[in-house]
Amino acid sequence: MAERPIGDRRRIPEATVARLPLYYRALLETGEMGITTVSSERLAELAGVNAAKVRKDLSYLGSYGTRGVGYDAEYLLHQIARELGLSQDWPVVIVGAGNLGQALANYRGFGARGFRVVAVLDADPEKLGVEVAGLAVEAFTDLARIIESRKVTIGIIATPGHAAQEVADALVAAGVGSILNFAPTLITVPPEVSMRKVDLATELQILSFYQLRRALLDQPRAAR
Amino acid sequence: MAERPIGDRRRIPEATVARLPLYYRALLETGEMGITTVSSERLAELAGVNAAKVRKDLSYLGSYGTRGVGYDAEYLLHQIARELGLSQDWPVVIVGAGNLGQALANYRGFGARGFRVVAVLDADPEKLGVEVAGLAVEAFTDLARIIESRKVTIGIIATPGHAAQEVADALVAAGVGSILNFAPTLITVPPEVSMRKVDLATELQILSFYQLRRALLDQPRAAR
DNA sequence: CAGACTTTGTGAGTGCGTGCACAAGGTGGA
DNA sequence: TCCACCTTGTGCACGCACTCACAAAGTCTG
Ligand SMILES: NC(=O)c1ccc[n+]([C@@H]2O[C@H](COP(=O)([O-])OP(=O)(O)OC[C@H]3O[C@@H](n4cnc5c(N)ncnc54)[C@H](O)[C@@H]3O)[C@@H](O)[C@H]2O)c1
Ligand SMILES: NC(=O)c1ccc[n+]([C@@H]2O[C@H](COP(=O)([O-])OP(=O)(O)OC[C@H]3O[C@@H](n4cnc5c(N)ncnc54)[C@H](O)[C@@H]3O)[C@@H](O)[C@H]2O)c1
Repeated sequence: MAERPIGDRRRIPEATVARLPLYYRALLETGEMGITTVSSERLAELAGVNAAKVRKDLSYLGSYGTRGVGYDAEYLLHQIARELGLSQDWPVVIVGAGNLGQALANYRGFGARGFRVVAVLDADPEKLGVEVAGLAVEAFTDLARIIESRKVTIGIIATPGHAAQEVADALVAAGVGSILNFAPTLITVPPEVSMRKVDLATELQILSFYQLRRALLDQPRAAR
Repeated sequence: MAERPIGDRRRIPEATVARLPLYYRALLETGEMGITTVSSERLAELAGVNAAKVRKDLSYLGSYGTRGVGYDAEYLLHQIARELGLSQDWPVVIVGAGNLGQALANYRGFGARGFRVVAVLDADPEKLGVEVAGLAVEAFTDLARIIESRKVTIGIIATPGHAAQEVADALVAAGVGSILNFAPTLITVPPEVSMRKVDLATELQILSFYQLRRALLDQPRAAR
């Protein structure tokens, strides 16, 4: 049951990485219920996936289960946290103190894992100094200084779309390695920077696609 | 160049459906610049994908391009809109008038396409009547009535996680066919209902995974 | 009108992710 | 100690999606 070192092991598929947070959350919840051992079957149910997938996913982390018994919940939790880097502290900046930026700054779910909002920035002078979630909004022009001095690794873009690329460039130039983009715009970053996007409009349009399909199946004559 | 009817045609892959909104947005932007014809190469650049993928994606909608020329931007826009159901009006309810719910309600990007927030609901009596984005917050207990009378087809869940399943059940029971869930919880819905989730914590954890990997590559001795 | 040129539409090969099914391995009871 | 039972870990087959590469089909020029 030795811990494998992180890094030098067979590559973890992207799809698996995306599911690890689900398992992590599920384990946290069972942990609160005093459960000590969990089977792949149970974990699958909690995470809403297939049991074989759970086992295969976890096997990428190492052999942390016991045949005939299952996985030790706490130990597995620890391993997943270690793999995802949740045992570390990740300082985050939010750029754009509008509707969304403020909501994000106030979001409690952040601190739970190691993510900590250390600054909220805005380019609008009117917003400067406004208090958001216990932080005073700072000037976008101070980005580089703030990122360096507070060792920020993750940047969240919550500005209008037309400013997103500019903000992304500034974040990258300042040394941020990961960007989460909420603006509905394509932004490009160098390959060594991770970028993910959350796109509300796209999500809704995907939903309406399938909604339309169903409507057409029910009454094929309604729309053309 | 006849329009194919929607519905009875070869199935559109899910991955393609997820990209159609990108093309749509890209076309909207070129449209503003007075461009009339667009090549798959150009569209690919705008959407940040591979040109062959663009052509294959668009070919699922029908043969709307002209060899040697490209695609008529306006016509293509129209076809994608039709396919995604954007030519229709989609009434939306937001359940949960907290930080996130209010930010979403205030989001302008909604109306642009056919999505229209017609109600914001909350279970907390304190929130009742509070004005959010020009709408008075209504009681969660009125959900069924509101959904039926306003022909709501899409529900957005912006409540705490512990209420999410209950809200989802209520939405489904009231006849909503599509759900977008922002709560960090697994919710289950019947197969005939579409459900998508936006999970901030997961996104950050995926980012920190890769961030950690890179940090380890740079200085393998730092963490174990 | 012919031929060069451009760009679409798609066949085919490849790789990744999924899920089945089962051997391997561990537990507990007799 | 042996055996019945349980659950993991994984080999394997399948399917979806991505990309390349090219024939088909249209435009433009001389
Ligand atoms: N509000 C939502 O629920 C929601 C949902 C999904 C996506 N979005 C997207 O998120 C982004 C923000 O939305 P919002 O509703 O908060 O908009 P908003 O207009 O309320 O806020 C944008 C903020 O960004 C600031 N800003 C503009 N340019 C900047 C720059 N160069 N550097 C730093 N700050 C700058 C503005 O001063 C403003 O405070 C938009 O791109 C929007 O499309 C919003
Ligand atoms: N704030 C963010 O930026 C953010 C980001 C990502 C995800 N989320 C998630 O979105 C959800 C909402 O976040 P928030 O920050 O707005 O929380 P919040 O506490 O500010 O708002 C939640 C609202 O839901 C209402 N509510 C509770 N139970 C309800 C029920 N059964 N029916 C109707 N309404 C009910 C509450 O009265 C409250 O007004 C949470 O699950 C959170 O994890 C929030």
